[in-house]
Amino acid sequence: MSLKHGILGLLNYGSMTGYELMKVFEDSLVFFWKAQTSQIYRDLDTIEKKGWVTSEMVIQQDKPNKKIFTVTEEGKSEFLRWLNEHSPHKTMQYRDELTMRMYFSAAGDKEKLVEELELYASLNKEFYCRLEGIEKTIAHYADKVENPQEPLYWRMAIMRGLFNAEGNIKWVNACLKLLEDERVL
Amino acid sequence: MSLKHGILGLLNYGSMTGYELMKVFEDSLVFFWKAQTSQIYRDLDTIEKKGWVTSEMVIQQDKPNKKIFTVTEEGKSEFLRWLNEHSPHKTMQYRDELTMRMYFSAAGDKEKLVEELELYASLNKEFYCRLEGIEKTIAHYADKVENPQEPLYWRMAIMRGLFNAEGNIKWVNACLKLLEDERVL
DNA sequence: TGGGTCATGTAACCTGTTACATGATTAG
DNA sequence: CTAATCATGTAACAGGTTACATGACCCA
Repeated sequence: MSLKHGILGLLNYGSMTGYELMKVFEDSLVFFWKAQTSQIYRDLDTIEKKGWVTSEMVIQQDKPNKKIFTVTEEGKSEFLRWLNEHSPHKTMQYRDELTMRMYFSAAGDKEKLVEELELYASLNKEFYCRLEGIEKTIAHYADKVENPQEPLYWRMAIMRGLFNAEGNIKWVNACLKLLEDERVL
Repeated sequence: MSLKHGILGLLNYGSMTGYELMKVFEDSLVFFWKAQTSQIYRDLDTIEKKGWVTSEMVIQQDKPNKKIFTVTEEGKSEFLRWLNEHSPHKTMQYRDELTMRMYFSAAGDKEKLVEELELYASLNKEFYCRLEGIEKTIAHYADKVENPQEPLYWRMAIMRGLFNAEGNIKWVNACLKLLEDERVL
């Protein structure tokens, strides 16, 4: 459940081609949802068959032809159904490969683990800064959407990324300290 | 990439049946990896075909027969390969449905969102307490494993869950405050 | 007599990943 | 000249989910 609903959500802002969706995902949603181009096209196909979107072919001269997708009423109500269905239990049962690797790491190479943790922390710092940058650009988009409350929700989504990154960095520091202490003994 | 490696990791502690693996997942790894029984059996099958494990059928009278799985040398080296391969980039490109829902929630029902956030926070508190409980039982298992460093790594895995839950709760509080402020205006 | 534990799975499905393929225009 | 941008996808695979199926023993 979800790339499809992300697509529906974006098409609510306006009709788009698969290519444009791909870019919006890359520019704005990549922070919490990484979408493959191949999957976008496949899912567009699927949701068109389900009747959630319709498409219109536009023939162009200079550029390749394109296919513009528009949400239908069914699509809108499916989107709202998804949006209002709350399922935090599902969110809780997450999978995290890094935690699993940590769990088993007594058997592994400690040098590599330390390197990995350090890299992970620096990626999180980078991520944190990028998100802060994006937060600042929100105001810029604010007057382009109908609903004036939109930016508030975007900000809360971004905040989740910030809290998360912060937690990851703290965790790495705590781990590095423990690993260091243990090396001294 | 991963339930298979989790299974290999557990079989390193000792040979087990699919049923026992299922219980260990449920008791100890469920905090960072939720495994379906059906998938455990299917993956055991797959990794047996790959030569990472072998199985031995044990006929029992009072109870149903069982199939005990043991890691092979290939399995052990595949496990180590996975353990030492570090890929924090992959860990970064995560997907989070709750963030996506938040992002689009200007279009949704605010009451339901608040309810969901409150439930999410309480689930995280519960989770936090459960993890603390588990952390305390680590000492108990400590002398059952060969490598005395094992518990340190378990503790770090658990810590990740704790930091995470803490971050989630803080995020919910920040969001509830923002939503409250906005309602007052 | 009903529910829990022991113990095994199959089948269909959904979602995401990887690798590949095409081909024109435009800006540096 | 070459790299980026525009614009479309297909095929095969890997990993996880849902729903179902079987059957005996033991304890309250």
